[in-house]
Amino acid sequence: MERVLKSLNDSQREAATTIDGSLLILAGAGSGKTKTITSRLAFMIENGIVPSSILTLTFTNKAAAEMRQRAFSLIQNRLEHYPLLCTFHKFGLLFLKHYMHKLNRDNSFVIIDTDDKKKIIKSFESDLPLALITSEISKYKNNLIEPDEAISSALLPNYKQIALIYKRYEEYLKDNNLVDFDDLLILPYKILESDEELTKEVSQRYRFIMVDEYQDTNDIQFKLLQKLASTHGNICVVGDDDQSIYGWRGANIKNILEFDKYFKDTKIVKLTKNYRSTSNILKAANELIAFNRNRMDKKLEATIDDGKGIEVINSNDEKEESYKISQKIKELVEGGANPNDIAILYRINALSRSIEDGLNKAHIPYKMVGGMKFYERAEIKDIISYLRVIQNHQDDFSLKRIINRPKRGIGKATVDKLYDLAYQNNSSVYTLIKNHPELLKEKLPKKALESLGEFIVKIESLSSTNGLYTLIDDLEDEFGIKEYYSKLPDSLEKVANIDEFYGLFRDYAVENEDSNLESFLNDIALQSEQDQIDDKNISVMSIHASKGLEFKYLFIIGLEEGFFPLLGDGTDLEEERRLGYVAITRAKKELYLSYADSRFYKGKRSHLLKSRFIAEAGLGGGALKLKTSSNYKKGDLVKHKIFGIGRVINVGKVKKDYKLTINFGGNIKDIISTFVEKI
DNA sequence: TAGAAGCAGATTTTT
DNA sequence: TCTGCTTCTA
Repeated sequence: MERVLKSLNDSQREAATTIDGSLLILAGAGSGKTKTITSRLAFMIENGIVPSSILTLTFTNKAAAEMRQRAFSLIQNRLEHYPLLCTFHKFGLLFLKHYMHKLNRDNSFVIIDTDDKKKIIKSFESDLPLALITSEISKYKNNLIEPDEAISSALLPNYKQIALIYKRYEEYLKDNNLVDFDDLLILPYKILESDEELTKEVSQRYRFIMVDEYQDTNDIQFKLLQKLASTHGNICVVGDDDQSIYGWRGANIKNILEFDKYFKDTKIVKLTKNYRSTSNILKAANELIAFNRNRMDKKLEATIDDGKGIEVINSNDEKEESYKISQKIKELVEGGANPNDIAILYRINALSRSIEDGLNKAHIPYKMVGGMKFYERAEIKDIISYLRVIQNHQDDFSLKRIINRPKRGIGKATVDKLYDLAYQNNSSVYTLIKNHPELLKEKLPKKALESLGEFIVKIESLSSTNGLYTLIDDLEDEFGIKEYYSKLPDSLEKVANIDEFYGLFRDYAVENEDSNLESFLNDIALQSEQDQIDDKNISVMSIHASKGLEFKYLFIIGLEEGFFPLLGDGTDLEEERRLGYVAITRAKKELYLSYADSRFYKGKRSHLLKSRFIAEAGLGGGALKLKTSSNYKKGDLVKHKIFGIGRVINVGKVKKDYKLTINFGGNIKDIISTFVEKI
């Protein structure tokens, strides 16, 4: 037992050994979070808890894999059953495979990605902006508002239209037996919500629940957790409210700020010792984040000494910026730094171009993390679409993508007519061509019809192939996808991608001998980008993509008002600041903050001001002054945006502001005075 | 039907 | 500036 816990500090140990009831582990950046939860998992198992009764949920496959590896290396005994450790979405998938019938749907559904979702909605041809429609639909879905309800409650004509599209979209998914990412969480919740017995059963199956990155959970995830924990309340969540950076995607920071309100008698353990960064870096991070009001009171403590000071780099424009940074990187590498320990971060992807130019000019090799994902590439999606159609002939959506790719003489006009006819005959497109070609005879060009017939014959023959392994070769033989791409621009890269995919497919077929095409398709749908194995180069990525990573030498670029913080309607300045905090706390040894006086963006050059975050982090003058609000005294009634109305029970000082201890109906919180209103 | 030219629109994105 | 989509023409 001691072996599992021996390298933990006191609070980590407390967190790892508190097993029953609800536990909130507030794990600051670099505070040994993963170590703590993996130790906790190992501790539970060593203590005789049946592993399969433990459910650990993460957000990424990568985190799940890392945790699994680390937890199991701590456990010496061979296990008979394993704990379930997976992403929220994978859990939803597993659940739906078992219980989809409760919604009168077949469990052979296929998962579509965001891109597919947009394409489907786009095909409904609304003149409203696509981004608005998709985000509103997502909101409806996540708030569990049914299409009919949305339609009847929509007041503005535009919203009525969106609600109607929402209805069509949901019908489309059902008809084609598709589920989107949201559904993987929403449908399980709906099933549990309507079936108390099942909820009990499932809750009893997972008697111990752990959730990683809890600050990023959304409302549905929270509700799902409530259901899962409903019979025992053994739920341990780990997170850091200061690192909540996915609010724009529906993550609700209240989930963590108010965890103790929903789960009774919560024990809170704070991990505040930082083992990652120099104290100079931590100081900047702490000072910056202290400007936020909606946060739990805590402060990271350094365990490493000062280190080098933080360097602020100013340039005239992005060209100079990328030049200066490239030179700095050269110096670092010449001084012995490993390029793998160096990273450049930015707030928006558009800034990557100038920095890439600079690195290329300086002949510094780099790797882009994020960017275009492997499975999102056109050539890969084409192959996936073929596989989907082979798997599910009713999938009109995937069929549309490949019906004329490689080109087989079926133009847009033909496709439109074909889909119309299918709609009129209440049939899927595939079935229509296969079983009722007579209905098409007079409507479609002869050549197209012939071509469609051949297409169907080929798909039919592939559908009857036994065994996964040979399928991919047969597919290439029949349709020549690789060959087609080898004649298009950028063929080298595309063919390489196709080869990689074929390789992945064959590996899967070998490793999962009794598996089938359906499970292959679902597995890859939930796969995020493979981390490139590339240890030699420096990294370039968005701040979002950097979460959970650390680098000895870190450059944050584009620190200008409007770029970072990104300003516009809907900006959440506190979330921007948390992004700044996440970015800074990625750095271990040396941190460079860069801003330019002007930048070329969206077709024009604009003059820019230095980001307020530089000053707020205590680096150079010009900090925006906090408004020192009216004085507070004990007993004042105040109102807080999140916590509501409360009474001041103590007044303390933090720097230039007052720290108020406020009682919000029994819930006692420390709040900075500027962020509450006197009433 | 397929390629060429013209035109709007452009945050972050674990699944 | 660059990309991805629509419109135009052979």
